[in-house]
Amino acid sequence: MPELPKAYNPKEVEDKIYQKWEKSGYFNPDKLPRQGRDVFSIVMPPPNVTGTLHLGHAVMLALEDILIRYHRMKGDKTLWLPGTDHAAIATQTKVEKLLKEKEGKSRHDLGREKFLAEVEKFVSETKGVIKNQIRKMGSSCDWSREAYTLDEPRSFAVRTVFKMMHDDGLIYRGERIVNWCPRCGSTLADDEVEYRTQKAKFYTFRYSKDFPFAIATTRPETKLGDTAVAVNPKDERYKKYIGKTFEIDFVGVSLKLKIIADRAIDAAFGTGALGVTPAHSMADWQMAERNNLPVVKVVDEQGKIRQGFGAYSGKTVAEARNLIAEKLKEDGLIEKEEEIENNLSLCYRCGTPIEPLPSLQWFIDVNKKFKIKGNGIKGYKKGSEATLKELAIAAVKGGQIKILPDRFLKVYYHWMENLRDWCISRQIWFGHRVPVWYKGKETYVGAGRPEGEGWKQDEDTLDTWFSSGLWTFTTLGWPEKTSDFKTYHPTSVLETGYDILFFWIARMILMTTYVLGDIPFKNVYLHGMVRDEKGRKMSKSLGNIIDPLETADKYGTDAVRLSLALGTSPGSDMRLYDEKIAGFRNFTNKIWNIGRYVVEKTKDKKTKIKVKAETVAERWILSRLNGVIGEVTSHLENCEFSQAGEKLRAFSWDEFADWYLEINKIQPNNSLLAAAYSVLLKLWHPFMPYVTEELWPNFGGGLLLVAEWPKAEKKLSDKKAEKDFEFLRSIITAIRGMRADYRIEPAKKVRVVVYAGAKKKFIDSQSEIIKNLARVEILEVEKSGKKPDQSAGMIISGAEIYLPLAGMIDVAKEKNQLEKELGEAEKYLAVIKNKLSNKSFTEHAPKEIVDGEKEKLETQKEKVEKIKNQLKSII
RNA sequence: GGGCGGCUAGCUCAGUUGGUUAGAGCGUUACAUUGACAUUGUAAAGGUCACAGGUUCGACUCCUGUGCCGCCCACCA
Repeated sequence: MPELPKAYNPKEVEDKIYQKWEKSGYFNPDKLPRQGRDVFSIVMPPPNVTGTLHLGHAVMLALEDILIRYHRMKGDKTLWLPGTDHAAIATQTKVEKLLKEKEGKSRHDLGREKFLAEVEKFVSETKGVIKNQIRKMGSSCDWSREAYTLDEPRSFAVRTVFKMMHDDGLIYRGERIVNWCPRCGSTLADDEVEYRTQKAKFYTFRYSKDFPFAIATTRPETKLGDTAVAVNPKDERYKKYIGKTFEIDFVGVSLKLKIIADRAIDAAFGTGALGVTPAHSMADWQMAERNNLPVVKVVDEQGKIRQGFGAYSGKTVAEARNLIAEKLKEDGLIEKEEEIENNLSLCYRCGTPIEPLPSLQWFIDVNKKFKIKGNGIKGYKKGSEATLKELAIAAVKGGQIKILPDRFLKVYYHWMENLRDWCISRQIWFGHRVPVWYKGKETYVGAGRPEGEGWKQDEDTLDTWFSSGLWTFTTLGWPEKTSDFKTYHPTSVLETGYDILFFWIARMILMTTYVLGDIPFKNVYLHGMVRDEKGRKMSKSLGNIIDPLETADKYGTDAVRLSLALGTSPGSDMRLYDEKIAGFRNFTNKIWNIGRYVVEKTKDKKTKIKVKAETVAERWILSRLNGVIGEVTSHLENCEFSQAGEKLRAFSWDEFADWYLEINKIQPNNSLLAAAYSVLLKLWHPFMPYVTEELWPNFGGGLLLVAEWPKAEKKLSDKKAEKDFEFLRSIITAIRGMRADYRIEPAKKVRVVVYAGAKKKFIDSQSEIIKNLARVEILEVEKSGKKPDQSAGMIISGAEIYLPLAGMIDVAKEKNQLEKELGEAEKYLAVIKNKLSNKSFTEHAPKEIVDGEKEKLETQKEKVEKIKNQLKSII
């Protein structure tokens, strides 16, 4: 074994180790050396193929890898299935942008086929980059099962599901108001729309001099398409007009306006009258349906005014708005012009303002009943009927899907209950093309192209979330009846950021309950967003982006993983900054150096490892280690990554390194040391796989990756040893503080054996003490009262003792210290006294607490006395 | 408009059914350093637990209200 360098150097080991893992084949559950009965599976949320890995991905990869490695070591059949998402709009937008920059061309210049070839070229490059970045994070996923949302098996599954839903009457085509992005030239789903508060001009005006009252709007240009004016039925001002129709001239365009009553109208807002524009407002469209109003389209797909509106035709929306406002002003029709704040709808991909407009689109009906296809949802039998909404709610309400943190349950229900039909068609080119073909008046829907000549496929593609909604089972081979599907579905955990709860998680539940009549996953773990040290979102414009790979290069992957997994809680945003990662880098180095020490002590020993704990310190560390195994295991079972890591970190540093290792220097038991440390390596492996794997060859055969997860054993738990060691530790601490004044419990006789004499110098470091205490142990003396052997050292029994070191006390400093201590002790004594003199406390509090207080009173009294005595003796 | 989360040391955060004198990491200060580890060690300083009421013998913890910060949903014609 080559000598280990003084500091851990991640750069030199990471690639080498990942290759070793990958070559071993153990990422693939079929090849695991131990084939347990339990199954654990995660299907990786597929990163977009648009670009590079960001911190959100890094969190996802770190947490999932922790779970996966833990379960693999436990012996479960453990599958982590990786993949990538074609991210239709996002990718197309990116390629369009590149095309524009490089060649100054638009997608229309190239045409569908050539453009798609460009996209494919782009994707084949970025996909490789992303896959390597996933590797760099140490992700132990099974690359042999890798999937892509747009590869052939997934595409076939998508078409199959489309046909199923179409046959069940859940998919329909219809004209509806959709969210239209004029830049992308496509529809957007409701939740793909973002809002930004902005200042807008709010005009109060009359359509014409012939119209009896005024209305108000921020969008005068859409008023060209008004077909009605709605008022509240209870509004006295307008009651007399309800039902009448006005034919008027509005800025040169003739309108026919019916006055209708609608309870949705707020009489207090604006003038209490609303110009109804069915074609360009979601609410107005519904009003038009209720009142049978005609629909007049004003804005076209490019965001311009359509033909037939006189001088305004061909103008952009913004131009027309100004022109109309000017014209109204000229005609003296404007009554008021104010600045108000309103929400502007924007495309979440490109930030362009959304135009609501009616368009022929494909929808999924979420309220239509269909025959359930499986028995996986509690309370809903196969063959009985339910709607998509009902099933998706039932899967969570029945407790089959658990969401962590559970406060997101409410959010989920609220969203699901208010879900409207889902518009699944997009007018972009990159994606799954709608599997519908037309020939004359004939229409064909199917998983494959129809036979015969002359069929033309629908131009639209499907919303990217349609295919990602099927992700948990299409990746496992569905619709084929594969053994993977049988073994690993439903998956165990779905781990992702809370920001895509609606986009993705809800859609997966919706689609899976439909297609399989089953749940997609048993547990959902939502992590928070990663923010900068000031809590701001990371963004290019702020320049505060931390690149996970750059950082991993600087501090090591293990440090990055630790900084993302520790000190965080599910669903809460976390802050990340250099110092934090550097802290964890120091910690990986600490683990490394503990290992280095252990290796040095044990490298020449050829003796068999016999783990035998004899001294108090040895029994203590074994018992503690055993306790930590139990705690860490149970935290990992509950996805409490932070707690698991924090406990391990505290144990490793404060107990294992600072105490056990130091004592081992004087009382060596190196086989125990090595055994205990190897357990520590195992426990740490899921969190920091690289450094632990690098050290592992010194402690065990094979790869740590598949080493057996340690089990807590009752027989190793030794509460007495823990208590004794606490005591021993307090003695050492006291000696360190130059005041070996510890009171010994009368029942317990303790011997501190000091071989070496005290050095004549001020002693305040732990290693100094250890050096001076050649051998430290606690012995229990039989009750017979036989005196322990005094020749070996000094007896402490039932009285104060002063070690020789006490002679070195700095009197002034000591006095100061003692006075301070006395003050605090007396203060606390008063607190207890006060508490006990309170009748309500002694009468109402549980007996054990009152008794505890009484006991405390006694010990505190003694403590005060003792400090007083010490003070006296010093003076 | 409806809802959710947060407010604990200078900073980042723990605090598990209400019960010792509220904890950790980082930072700060002092001291130490031929050591497995200067990526270290030992200590110290640092808190009206946002505020106001209430319940209780007892509240960081439970209830009500207020304030500030952040987020989500709906929507403003």
